[in-house]
Amino acid sequence: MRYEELADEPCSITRPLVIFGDRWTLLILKYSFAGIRRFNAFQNALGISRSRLLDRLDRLVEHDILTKQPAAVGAYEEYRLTPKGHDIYPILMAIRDWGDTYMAADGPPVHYLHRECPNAGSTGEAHVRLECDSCGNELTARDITPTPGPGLRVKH
Amino acid sequence: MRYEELADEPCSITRPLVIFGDRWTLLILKYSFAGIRRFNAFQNALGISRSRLLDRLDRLVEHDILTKQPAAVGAYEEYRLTPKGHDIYPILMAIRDWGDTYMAADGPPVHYLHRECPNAGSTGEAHVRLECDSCGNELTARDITPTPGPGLRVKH
DNA sequence: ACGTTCGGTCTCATTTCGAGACTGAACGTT
DNA sequence: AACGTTCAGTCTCGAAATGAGACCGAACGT
Repeated sequence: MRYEELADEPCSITRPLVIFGDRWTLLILKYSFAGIRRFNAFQNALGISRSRLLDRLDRLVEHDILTKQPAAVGAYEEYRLTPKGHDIYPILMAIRDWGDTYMAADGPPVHYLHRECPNAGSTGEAHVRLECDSCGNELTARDITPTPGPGLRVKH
Repeated sequence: MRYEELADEPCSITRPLVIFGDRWTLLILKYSFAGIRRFNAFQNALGISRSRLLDRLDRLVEHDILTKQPAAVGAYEEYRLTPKGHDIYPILMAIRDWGDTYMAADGPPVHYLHRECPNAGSTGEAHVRLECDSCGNELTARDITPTPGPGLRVKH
């Protein structure tokens, strides 16, 4: 099976992965969140080949995760996150939480601080929490029962 | 740059992605969470080629995300999630939240219900929330300031 | 006129991949 | 014992994806 055929799967884990589940795309987005906007800047930061980078940026633009616009000043293009792209941040933070737990023997390389935390001198850090939207308890995989939803019954 | 060289980056987003950031590994783990344990079962569920599947399973076992053991009954092997692997679940749920929001025009294909939710007839659903561990407020990328941590200062 | 920077294109050797046949071990049935 | 089945795992081969880096034209400053 070709990987792209998975795009039709009725699964909200699979479908996003067809867009950004390859080896480079989430890293490109990581740099987008870090403020990188220009083609050459991505290429220098990542070491990805130019044609590969262009493929990936084009795909992200096509899916409205990034926009491509001429810069306000200067003669170059800018790739910037859309609101849809902005909402990918929790995915990166979930990966980071796992990485800090299991792959950071020397401690976290980067702290992600809550800039204007009202508590205790702004020492709060951002973490992802899986919780129930009704009772608010923290959940793990064992607490969850998958159940068919409306998107599963639709024929295409 | 070869992709695997990124494993040395002092970044807790990059390092996990070198393990499971390719086109198949997170999908394999999705089926692990769904209860799939056997080689042929993964292959049938995913349509991945056998040699590719073996590569990916071997890598997950090598990184202690899955274990490989003979089944209690029957003459076959079982690949099962370790606690370390179990903690990947929030990453999949973060992807799913985004997929349900932006790629599920017909509604979510699957509901992930809180099985024993104390509220209102167990209608609670699992969602990922990015929050401050100090004040508890929900955060977005704009609220966060990345700051160097201990893992960045270590020489290798 | 000239050099620089920019995003983008092109070519080519290497690597990765999908498809599917094949292997050998374990087991059940007759 | 002979046979078929199921199992994970291996092998080969053609196709696709990738990395490296040269190359291009447009825009800009001097």
